Amino acid sequence: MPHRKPDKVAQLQKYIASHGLKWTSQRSVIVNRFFAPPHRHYRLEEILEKCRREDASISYATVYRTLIMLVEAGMAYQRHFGKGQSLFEPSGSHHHDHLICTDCGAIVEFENQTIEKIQEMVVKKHGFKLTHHKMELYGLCAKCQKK
Amino acid sequence: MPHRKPDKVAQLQKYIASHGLKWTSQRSVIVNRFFAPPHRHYRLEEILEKCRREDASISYATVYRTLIMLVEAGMAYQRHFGKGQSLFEPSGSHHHDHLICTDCGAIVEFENQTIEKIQEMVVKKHGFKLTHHKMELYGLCAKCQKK
DNA sequence: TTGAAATTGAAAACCACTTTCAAAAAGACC
DNA sequence: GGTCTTTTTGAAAGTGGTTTTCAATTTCAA
Repeated sequence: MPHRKPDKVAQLQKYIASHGLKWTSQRSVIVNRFFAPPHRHYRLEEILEKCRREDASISYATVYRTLIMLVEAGMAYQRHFGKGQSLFEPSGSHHHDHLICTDCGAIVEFENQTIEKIQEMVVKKHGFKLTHHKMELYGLCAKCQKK
Repeated sequence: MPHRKPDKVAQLQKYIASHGLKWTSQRSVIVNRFFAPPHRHYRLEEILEKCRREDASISYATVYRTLIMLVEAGMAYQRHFGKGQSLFEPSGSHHHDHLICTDCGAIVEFENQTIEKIQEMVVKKHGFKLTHHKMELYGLCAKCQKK
């Protein structure tokens, strides 16, 4: 059984109620899929495919709109990797950055406190107020180096 | 007078010759514009506009193809910012990262040796071989904070 | 000068979204 | 329960930046 899924669903229902929106069966399917472990980065198409296994009539547009709603509710992040590809990930998981294999596309998450601190310094130095950041390291993973 | 422009042009001509490609007047215009100081990030449209002041018949497609060729020759980087927007910048300039204002779009370059070192450690730890990386800090610049 | 091969400009195709719109569903109020 | 207003939905069209196609043009080695 998923751990945090119920909380997330409840949280979203609260958001929906307080914004005059409506809870629908499609949203239920999408949100449950999205927050089901393992927490990961999903392309919209991946989520769509998962959802359609449960309800074949769910459309791309609905998944799209639901994910945007999650982002607006602060319950998901939308990241743009490379050429206009969007990945969505549940928020609330600890902050992390990404290490991406340019050959096989594998994504490894990592976290480094020192980098976070240095970022703060850089931002302060230039008078910015940081809202978010993106750090991606690209290279060949161990497997692909052997090939 | 531009400093490195001549070297760059010569370097590209060598690349072109050794790959069975051809040197054309369009490529000359585009490459000279691209490598003329100040070195910066250019959207394709910006370069196109510059080039057309010199040769009004140059097409988007040609600029596009020439920039891709520069990237393949290792003489330019293509960066994808946000939603599928590409910026090109001459390679060989010192490495730097970007600080981007989410309101006015201003881009500030910065450089930090410590971050570079930590990246190396992270990559090594995960068995990757680093090819390149992207680090972007997003926030409000001083001006936009006041508004 | 010639001719095979690369390049060009214009336009069409692509792709990942994003929006539109008429029909269907939700849910507040009888 | 019904009723009615508002939101949501799926399908399809629209967007915007990029990428490819194709016939005509240009390059450059022979």
